[in-house]
Amino acid sequence: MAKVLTSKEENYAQWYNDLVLKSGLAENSAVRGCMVIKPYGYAIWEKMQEELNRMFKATGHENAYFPLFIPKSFFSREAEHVEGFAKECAVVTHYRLKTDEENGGLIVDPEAKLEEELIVRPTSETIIWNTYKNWIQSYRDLPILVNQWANVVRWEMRTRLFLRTTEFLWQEGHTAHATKKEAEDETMQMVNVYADFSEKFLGIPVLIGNKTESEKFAGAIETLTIEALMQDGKALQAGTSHFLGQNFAKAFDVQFTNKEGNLDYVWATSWGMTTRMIGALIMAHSDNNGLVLPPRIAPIQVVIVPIYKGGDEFPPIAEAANRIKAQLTALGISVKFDDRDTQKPGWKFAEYELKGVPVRIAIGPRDIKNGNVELARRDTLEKKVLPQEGIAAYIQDLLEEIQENVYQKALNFRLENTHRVDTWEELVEVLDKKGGFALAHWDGTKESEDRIKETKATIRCLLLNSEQEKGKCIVSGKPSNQRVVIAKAY
RNA sequence: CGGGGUAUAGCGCAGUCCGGUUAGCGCACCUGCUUUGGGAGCAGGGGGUCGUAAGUUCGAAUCUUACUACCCCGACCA
Repeated sequence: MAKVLTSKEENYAQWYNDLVLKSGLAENSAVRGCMVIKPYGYAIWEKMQEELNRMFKATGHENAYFPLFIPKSFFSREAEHVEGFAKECAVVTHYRLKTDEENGGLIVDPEAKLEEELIVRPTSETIIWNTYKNWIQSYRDLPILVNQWANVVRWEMRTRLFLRTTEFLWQEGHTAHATKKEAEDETMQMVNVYADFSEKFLGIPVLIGNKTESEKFAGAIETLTIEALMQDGKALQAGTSHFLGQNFAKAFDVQFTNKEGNLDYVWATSWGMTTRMIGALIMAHSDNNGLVLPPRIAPIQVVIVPIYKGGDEFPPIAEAANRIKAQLTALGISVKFDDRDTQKPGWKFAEYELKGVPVRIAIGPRDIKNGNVELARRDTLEKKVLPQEGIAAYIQDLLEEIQENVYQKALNFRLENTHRVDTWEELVEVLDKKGGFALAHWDGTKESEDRIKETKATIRCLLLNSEQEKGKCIVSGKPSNQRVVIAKAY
């Protein structure tokens, strides 16, 4: 078989890029740092949206939509927020083009300069809090539990398909609460929603924890994160949930009258998850044959490939295929019967492996004669010949088994690549040779954190619910009560 | 913004050092026949302002100059 993909072991970055392009998920666009998400990639995003919406609604949230443009003045209201985003903003300065009289072509009409520049949103806290000001007067108006599906733009220096593109798609939740406790609970609830989504739906195990002061969101009091481990040993921040305190309420003067009749500022949270998760999905599970999609996220769960020579062999195969397809569809399983005669079976096998379809059924004359099908599973690449009788129920169970197996495999990988380190030398060795998560004591100071950053690794998070353990900071030797997670990251 | 590199068919590249027929190869595409249980074989075919502009020359993909675009490394980051 012709080699289609770069080997993962040979060059991980190249393998990843190849995989995204050749599996038909996305491609680079003509616009710097942006990507085109192709139908197959978008179908995966839609599955994610569907599941996240279900989870958001189950926790009382509603969807809404706010403008793409943010007046510059809104943006500068929260000091840390500006600081964090100012360097990567796309700015609209004019609203009209005109014909260039001298050289032809189009130029920006200098007459059409905006009074106040508009920022293309890199995140929506400011425009949303400016709006919430009008929505909130009393504790009876609270809480506001709103989520938005949108695109945002961050003018990053360097980009990578799905992991960091100039424009990306995401959801951002923005909630307003009457009490600090309620907002803190919300922050915690949503990071747990993300962890559940990632583990149960995408099959990607995650660590949940707090970001350090220097790594948290610009404008947040506290940032909770889920951190996943990729197959090359690097960490990926997969979702964040921020407790914003009263920072944005104060910046946008959002006060309400509480039950006691006193004026108080509103408490806020925000939380987001992006198309980066498609990158996470790829880097967590795929192999050298292509994507391996957990069944719950797979746009196509089962593909049926017919094998036949002459035209006479096809009808009975099609009849069996359509019967099995109907049985599977009745069980809520998404099936594609690929009856194109423009591609050969071997080509189709390779193609659907590349696309990560969890289960493949092949039906040929041999199977028709014996009442069988050939069943292949993507995660283990095992093939079995099974009777057509009862195949739908068998596949239903198999999909569950694949979902669990894909998750277990990723979990085992993370366990094997999580190392407790007690000295600086051990940390450096783990980061250089093994990769993965290093668990180490840290004294909590910025100085020690900066020293760790010199290794190109960062403190990914301070684990929630981690056991208290006395130890010494690997940098300073000062006492510490808890290990933190250190890793190189995307 | 700093350092390095590239630009030739839809994609990936050779040719450039040392100028000289009609610019070539692989993949992809089209046609025909044979094939079809792991990305088929053979035969034929289509597709190029060689990044842009100027210069040197009898002659430029090749030499010179300027420009433009893109890629990689660093700072930034979901």
